Amino acid sequence: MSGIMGMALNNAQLEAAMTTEGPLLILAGAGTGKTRVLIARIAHILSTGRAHPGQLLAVTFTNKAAQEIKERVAMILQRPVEGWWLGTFHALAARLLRRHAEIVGLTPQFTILDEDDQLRLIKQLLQIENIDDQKLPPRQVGDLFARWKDKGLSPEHISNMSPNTLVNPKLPQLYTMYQQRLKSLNSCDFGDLLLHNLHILSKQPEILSQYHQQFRFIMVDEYQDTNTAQYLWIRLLSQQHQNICCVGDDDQSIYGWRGAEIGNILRFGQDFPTAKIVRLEQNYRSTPHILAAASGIIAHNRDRMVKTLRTDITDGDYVQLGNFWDGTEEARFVAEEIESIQRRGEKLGSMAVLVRTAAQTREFEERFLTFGIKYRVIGGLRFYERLEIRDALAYLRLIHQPRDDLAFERIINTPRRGIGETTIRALYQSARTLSCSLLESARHMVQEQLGSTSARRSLAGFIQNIDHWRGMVEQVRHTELARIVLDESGYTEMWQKDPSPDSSGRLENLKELVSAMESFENLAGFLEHVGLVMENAEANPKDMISIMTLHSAKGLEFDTVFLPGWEEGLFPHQRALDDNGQHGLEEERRLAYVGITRARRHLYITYANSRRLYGTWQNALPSRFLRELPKKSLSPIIGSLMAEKWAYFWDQNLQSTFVRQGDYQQSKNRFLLTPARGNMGQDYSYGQALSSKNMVAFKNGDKVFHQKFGYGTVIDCAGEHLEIAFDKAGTKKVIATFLVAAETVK
DNA sequence: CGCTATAACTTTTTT
DNA sequence: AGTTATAGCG
Repeated sequence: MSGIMGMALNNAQLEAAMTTEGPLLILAGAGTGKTRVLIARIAHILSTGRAHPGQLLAVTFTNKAAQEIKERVAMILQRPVEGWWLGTFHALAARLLRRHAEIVGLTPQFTILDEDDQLRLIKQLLQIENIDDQKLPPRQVGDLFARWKDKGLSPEHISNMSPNTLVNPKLPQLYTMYQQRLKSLNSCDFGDLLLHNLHILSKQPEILSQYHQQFRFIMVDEYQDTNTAQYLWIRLLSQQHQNICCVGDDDQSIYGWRGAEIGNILRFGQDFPTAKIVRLEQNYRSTPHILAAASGIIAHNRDRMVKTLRTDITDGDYVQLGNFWDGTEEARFVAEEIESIQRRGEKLGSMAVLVRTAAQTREFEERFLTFGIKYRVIGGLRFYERLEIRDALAYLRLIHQPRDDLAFERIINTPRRGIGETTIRALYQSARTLSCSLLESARHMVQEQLGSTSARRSLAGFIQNIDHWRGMVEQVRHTELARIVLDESGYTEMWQKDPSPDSSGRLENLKELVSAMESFENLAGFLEHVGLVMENAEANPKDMISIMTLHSAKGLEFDTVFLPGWEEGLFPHQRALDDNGQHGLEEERRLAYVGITRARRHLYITYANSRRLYGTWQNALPSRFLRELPKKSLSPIIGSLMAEKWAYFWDQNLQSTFVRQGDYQQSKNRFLLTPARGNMGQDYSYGQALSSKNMVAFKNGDKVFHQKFGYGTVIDCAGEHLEIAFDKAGTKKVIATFLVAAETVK
């Protein structure tokens, strides 16, 4: 216990950390120190000898979180802690499955397929079944299978399903085929890791009881984002001793689309009737206005366990709103603001731009590049998803696991070996009749002298290489092997000869891949890591601003947070509304809550009037979430170009008068309302004071841009109705609100 | 078999 | 708009 005494926990935190026996639910609001408690609890269990590390099972949401917990526990106990089961559901399930793989018909070397492999497999199945992939998109099929697996449903469960509830009556059959195919490839997809675990634990009582003996204490972080399969897994493992501790916040459940069941956390008390529930409501992260904004938004959700976040912080900035003409201007504002924040001494590393969709990152990247602001995109195109990396991995996979047909198919003609569709089709044909892998069928083809001479010669060379490399697995270090494979296969050479500008980058990445392998003991360990870690592992501690999606920002915090793109259709996202109606909306709202609560001191929320989507311009309305923000915590809006629209949207019955803080100032062709700073509790209202008269000042001869008519020149500007000679649309009278200085448009 | 021109689709979120 | 799948040609 000595270790945790120095941790300065509040009463609720202490109670949570010290409650070790029996089921415990820790309801931890954002920023209430839940990771601290989790770490304290683990340290407490270990230091009091209630268990040794091997008897601990701790599930985290990301691999990074697992790493962090490991380091911090070691820090407190002042010794490294080894041998415990700490990781994501998938990492832990994979570990367990490798031990018992034969029970579900796999070998311990099974491959973990990525999304792309899965999709290719499904496409092949649809082709075999003669199903038009326009009518039944492989993507959709894959999602459906994944959702079934999230629910813990194997093909046997599905075959009883009434076919007319499905998009296509063949889906159960396809699911069966898909699972069979995976087995013959000695492979798993992500969902299988859990699904196979459930099969093993529920069908093999002696194995289950072995784990009951082992895991005396079980902990699950981010419990609000567990799916049914994960829930069942946890329930199986904890049913005997019931020393289960779940930590979560129903208001931060944002993975419903991935099968997460918010009901798991809402139901905890019923699942474990003797459960103790501890609420953490003291927030140590954010200023009062930021908390007020978060609470104001989330209060619009129903079906939640109401928590009230408190803070002892007594001052802080208002939440800053900004409205811009388009996404480009929005990004420029953010970049300028970042520069000014930097000037007052804050580090880039303490700032983040959190977007709804990955596609939004591009605009910020471009802008930051021109401004010379160092940035990092988290979760963008992941390292292991790059073409050259996947190719290289396919070589290693095939060497490690010869039944991996998807790897074979990927590299058999990369680099070009003169093996085309005809040969591959023949290989498939014979693989099916012989019921063997593609590699075996290639061997067969060579031996039996089938197919064209040239194809046969290529195949023979390829097989010989693979065999040769496999023979080296035990002899040379895995990094050395990778170097040899990339060299001897001609893969490196292929990119060296490639004249395209990105080829040098690809060669760099290949080098990086080899050096990334250094930190793993052997090839198997490395491949396991690649299969499981879909995160960007780059932890370079450079001072850069982070750009990432709201989803990947979960669990992080920053001094300054920018939340751009608060427009209807984008946030809340149209797809969420279309697919899931009210539930979708509530999940989007929780996402907004997560975004807001990432901020410690400064929060900017912005939206644009129009945005480019699929190459065409789209007008946007301000997000409904803006209206849900408490006005008392907002400072006057920055850069509004369509203030009347905003006022109308905000509140048609606006009574109170506008209190202005700060002055208008001109800045690079744009008029700004400088943000108000300071005093708490003042009431602000918005609208009237921000009419376009104040915002836009054009004079004759100014170049302007109009969304519909394009570029033009001001020829008369008496009053608000300006006369503009448009370059293409002729001379028209236009209201100033709809114009913007041409220089601000790129 | 491999290259090029055209069509079609994309962008919700990820372990 | 930019990428990526397909058809059709050489």
